[in-house]
Amino acid sequence: MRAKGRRLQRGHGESYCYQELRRAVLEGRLVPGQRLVEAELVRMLGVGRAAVRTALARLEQEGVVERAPNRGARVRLLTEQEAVEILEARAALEGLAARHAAQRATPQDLRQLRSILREMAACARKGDTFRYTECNRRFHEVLVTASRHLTAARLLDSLRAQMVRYQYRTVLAPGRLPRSLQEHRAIVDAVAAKDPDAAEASMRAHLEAVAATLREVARQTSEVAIP
Amino acid sequence: MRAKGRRLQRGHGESYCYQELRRAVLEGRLVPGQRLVEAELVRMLGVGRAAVRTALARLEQEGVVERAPNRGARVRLLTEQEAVEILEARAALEGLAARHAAQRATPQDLRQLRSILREMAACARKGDTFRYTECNRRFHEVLVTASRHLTAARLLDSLRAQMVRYQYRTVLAPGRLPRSLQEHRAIVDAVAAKDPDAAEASMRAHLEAVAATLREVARQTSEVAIP
DNA sequence: GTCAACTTTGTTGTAGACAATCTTGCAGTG
DNA sequence: CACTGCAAGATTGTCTACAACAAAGTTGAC
Repeated sequence: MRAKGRRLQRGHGESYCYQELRRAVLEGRLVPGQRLVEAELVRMLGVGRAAVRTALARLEQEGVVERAPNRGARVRLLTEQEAVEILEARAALEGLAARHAAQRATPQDLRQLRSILREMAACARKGDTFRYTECNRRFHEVLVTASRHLTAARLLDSLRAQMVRYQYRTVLAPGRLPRSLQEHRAIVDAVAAKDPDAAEASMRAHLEAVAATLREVARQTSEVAIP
Repeated sequence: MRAKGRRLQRGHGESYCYQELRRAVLEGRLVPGQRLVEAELVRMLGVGRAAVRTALARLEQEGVVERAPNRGARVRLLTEQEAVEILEARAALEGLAARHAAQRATPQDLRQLRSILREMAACARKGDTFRYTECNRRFHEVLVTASRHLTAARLLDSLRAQMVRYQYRTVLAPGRLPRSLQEHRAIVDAVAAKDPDAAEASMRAHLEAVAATLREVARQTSEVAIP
């Protein structure tokens, strides 16, 4: 995240700034709770303050950052309760997406899903949780794309952007990984069988299992230490 | 929508502008497709251009307005396809809300819902579709509040803000009104019975019926004239 | 030593000006 | 008559400067 040498094209400073900040949050370069001082962002991104300002407003609307009048913006920090709520909302919306995917997925979509599934299985065998998480992200992305449901896609994109902090915690729960893999298999099978009801049901079951795990993990860690 | 006499409090110009514009769209004072010239809004709202600008950015993020670089903003105009998608997303999310409402609704919430239901029945008898629509809006609002699911509430709020144009069209379909009333009754009954599954199912059935009606209405009108 | 009021510093909110870009109307040409 | 190119006006994007505010630090009285 450095100032670029050449000038940006007029009219794109704001969206550049928006995307760059969003990525920075998603990739963990900006952590929840961190202050976002406008002047600093201006230096880092090499854009005007107006662009930074409106980008922050958009990110607030999306739920990625919080702003208080005269006190600036910071990366939003979720409570466990909110994280669970977001997972529930995701379950509802990705259920819808899975239903549509079952009706509209192309053979190529299915090939892609199966390919990711194989990679996930390999990661599960090796215990490579980091790469597994990455595959998981791609899996859901491909499936939502395959649904061709732009509204659901937009909402899910914003929901996932808010979840950075809890993204990695659930897979690490003991015994969760093989189950997760199985749940993903069930989803692909239902989509491949062009069975909308089964697709939605399996997706919801999957994300509700994740929510349940998160609840469990949260309960345990809160007894030991506050992260 | 006139310039206010007294000065606005510092730090609230932007959110004032955001809310005012949002209301204007929801109440139909700004119609889909209409251009939103910054200088004009500045005059109307009595705030600085920066405030207008960031407010427009937020509204774009919410899907209420569209902006193109160097070409300004206009109130977003949905295609029927997008309207149907939004209703599908609403069905998924309000289904979730209904499920939670069945578990968390207080006696007062239920009294409010039943009161609205009675008013709706009266409107249906008299054929007062305008007031029926207003009751319908309140019904869904109360139910979402009763669910105590902030994430779903936020998402639904933004979805409803995008639907202005199609809000009134579905109730006007012949024979739809009595069915709509019955569907709402079923939802309240399920919530009152504290049956989450039934609550979710009846809400989804309701909104999917609305989506189906919209599809039907859209098909018919598109054969006659483009609205 | 403690607390309150004041000052300082860092940061945000707002206004105004200017330049880049788009749009529109018009003239000229094939 | 249709079409292209140009000029004027309108509108947006960006920059700079300054005022208002919050938080932290400092002084002074008790």
